[in-house]
Amino acid sequence: MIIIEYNHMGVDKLNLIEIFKALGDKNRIRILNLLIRQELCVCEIETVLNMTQSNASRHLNKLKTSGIITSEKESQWVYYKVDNKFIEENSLLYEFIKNMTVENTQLQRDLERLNRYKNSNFTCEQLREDKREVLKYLRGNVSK
Amino acid sequence: MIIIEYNHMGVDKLNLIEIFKALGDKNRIRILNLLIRQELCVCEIETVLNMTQSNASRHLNKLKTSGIITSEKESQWVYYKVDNKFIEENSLLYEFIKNMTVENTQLQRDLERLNRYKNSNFTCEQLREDKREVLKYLRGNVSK
DNA sequence: TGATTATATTCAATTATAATCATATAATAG
DNA sequence: CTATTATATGATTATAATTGAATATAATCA
Repeated sequence: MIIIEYNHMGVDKLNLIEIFKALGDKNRIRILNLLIRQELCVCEIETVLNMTQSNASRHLNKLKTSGIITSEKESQWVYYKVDNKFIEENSLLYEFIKNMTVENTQLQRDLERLNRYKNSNFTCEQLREDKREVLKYLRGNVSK
Repeated sequence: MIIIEYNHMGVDKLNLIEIFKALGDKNRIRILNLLIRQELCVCEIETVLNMTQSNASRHLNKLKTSGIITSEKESQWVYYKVDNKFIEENSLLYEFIKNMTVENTQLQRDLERLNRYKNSNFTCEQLREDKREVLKYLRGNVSK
């Protein structure tokens, strides 16, 4: 039997469609916006973007299976970052995304929260111990 | 009453998410691949890509509402082309898309069909009169 | 070992998207 | 005006994507 897959796009040049699909979601763009600046673990992303753990994990997985980011496990934490291969093979797209993030106010607000978090010297352990305190700090209600 | 749209991306820099969503579909990429080379009306796209009229029309509409293409009516035909504003404001993305299309075999096959069609001197009127003949020609079964 | 914790995954509900068929609209031709 | 035709749009169905809550897994800690 011959199966003709008339409508498929072939296998060349990875799965461009999957990449665009992965980029076509607000939450994933917000995550990517952070990862462009620095490697982060799930609990940090979750906190800075104020999203549920399972949602953050799922969106990270989608970005990963489309080849945009990679992950690395360090003891109990999983750190995510933009995949170097993706950057090399899709440099125009990557530059476009980077440029676009600086022109969006929501994404810039997210980066401010990221910077607040990073400057605070809070660690993943502190997130566990008093996440409420960390969130308050990120909102700007508490000085550290 | 104050409505806080906590999760929206703001209105800056058009709707990037919508653009990525529009690009995250095989049929729309195939259409865009053609329009990058030249302005075409719906019946031509429909014929070259061998898709139904309503499907072509819907995908064109999605590309249009996301700001990637524009249309212009000429008598009974509607011609679509890539929006110059889109190209100017998203040049890196546009270059990326163009490059990617030449690396994909399905999309190159589509372009061969487009060229066959254009070289045939078939017109939209002929599509109406004998679409079956035009399709045969595009498949390569008939010489003209 | 047992308890805790970071992350991933499953389930169920909801919502969005895509495709097809039929019909509407607007332009043209006679 | 009527018939035809190019395109758009409804309505429907099928499929896929998104989410929160709960649970599973794997690592760490005591």
